[in-house]
Amino acid sequence: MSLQTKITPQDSRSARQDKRKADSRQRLLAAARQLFVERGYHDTRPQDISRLAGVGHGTFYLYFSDKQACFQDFVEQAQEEVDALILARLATCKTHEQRVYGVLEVSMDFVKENPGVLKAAWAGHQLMSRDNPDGTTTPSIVDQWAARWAEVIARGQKAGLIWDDYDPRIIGYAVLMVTSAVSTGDPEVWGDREHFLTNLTRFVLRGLAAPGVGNALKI
Amino acid sequence: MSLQTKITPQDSRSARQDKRKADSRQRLLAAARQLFVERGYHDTRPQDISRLAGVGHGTFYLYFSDKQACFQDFVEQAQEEVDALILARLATCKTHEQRVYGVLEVSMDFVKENPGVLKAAWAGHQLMSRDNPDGTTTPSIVDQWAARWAEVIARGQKAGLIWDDYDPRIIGYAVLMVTSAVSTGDPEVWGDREHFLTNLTRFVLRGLAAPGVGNALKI
DNA sequence: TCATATTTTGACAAATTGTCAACACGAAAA
DNA sequence: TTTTCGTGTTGACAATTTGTCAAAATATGA
Repeated sequence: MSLQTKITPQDSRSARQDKRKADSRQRLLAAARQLFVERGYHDTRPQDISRLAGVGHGTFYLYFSDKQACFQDFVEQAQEEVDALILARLATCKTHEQRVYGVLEVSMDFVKENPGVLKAAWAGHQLMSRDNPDGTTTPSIVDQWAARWAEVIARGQKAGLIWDDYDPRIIGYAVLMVTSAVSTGDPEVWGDREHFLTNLTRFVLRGLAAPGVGNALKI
Repeated sequence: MSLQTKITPQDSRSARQDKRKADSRQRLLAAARQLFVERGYHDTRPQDISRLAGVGHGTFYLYFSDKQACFQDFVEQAQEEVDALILARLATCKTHEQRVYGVLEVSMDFVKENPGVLKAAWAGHQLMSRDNPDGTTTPSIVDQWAARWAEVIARGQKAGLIWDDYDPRIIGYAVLMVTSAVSTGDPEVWGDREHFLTNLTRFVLRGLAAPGVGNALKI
């Protein structure tokens, strides 16, 4: 991600090679992403990915232990991309309304810009989840998102803005599910963007808002 | 499903054979279900399914055009099972509260009784969806569920019980997403069943209830 | 230019998936 | 009883997909 202008002679060897190496990986990942989205997991062969990436077939297995690992890396990359966008947006939000609307908006824009990517990533995350060599299962970014919502909710409760009879973990997960509607549904079907986002935001906020608080919705 | 006691000589041939045929299919489907859930889609080979079902390898391909089709049939079967349970339950419900709580409860019981089945079915539905030979894509049962919620919501709006600024289609989908939290999450994690169901029900009802209506929640 | 280290490659091996000619079995006809 | 016929089953085999690795290509520093 950073431009490499001048490098010391000492580093030049590994630096250039690392860049080349990283390049191959990125090209493969980009190709994989395109094909997984276009044709689905099954109709995408490691061969196809390699060819589209412009590298030899064997190179694929230098960067991914197998096809499944490649898919998981694709999912991870897509999720991290959205994650970065969401975090950036959340940093600018003051109210719960802004937070909910912001997350939905960012997700929707991403879906428009990258059709099918989030849908595949979301579905794949569940179907493909795999245990680590050490026996543990990596907590998915989905769980992380749910946990973040849980925190937001817990803070809202302390401030008296959110019903205090909620278990933040559970409701955090519920909010996540609603927001993920944007990712899994077909954007063409939902019609007007503003209409869709407003509806979902209202639903979530009304579900959260403690008595007397909810009337202030200004959407 | 129906007992065959006496059959006319005329029917006897095809009747017995049909039963045998249906048996093979059911055995395969049951085996597939067990293995897909236990090991996941990838680590389940058509061979394994056939062996567990106690039929020859070739028989598998008599009933499923390929492995993917077998998985889709598994998904369909699981969804139809839950669907029947949910419909039966809904028929007994008078209030929205009962409906929401009922659907959640039925789903949760099913998940406890059939660990992993709904999770696999839900994820698979999205990842594996395939176009029909005739070009159309079969509307998934998930869409049907969303549509049912939409109807419920529309009726609630007419009765003045639900916010009338909602688009029923969108909020129907949102409610569906929340209820599907039961299917996708790990039941062990949620802890107390009552606690979990009550939280989700409250969230949904508070999100739906028109002003002045929501205070009557008696959960 | 040479010696060394790193990355790439595609022919090959392994595994999985899918096909089909031969077979098994019950029912009706000869 | 024996033969014929239709249906369902089977596993050896073929096709495809997945994964490996010794050899080759490329880069680096002396």
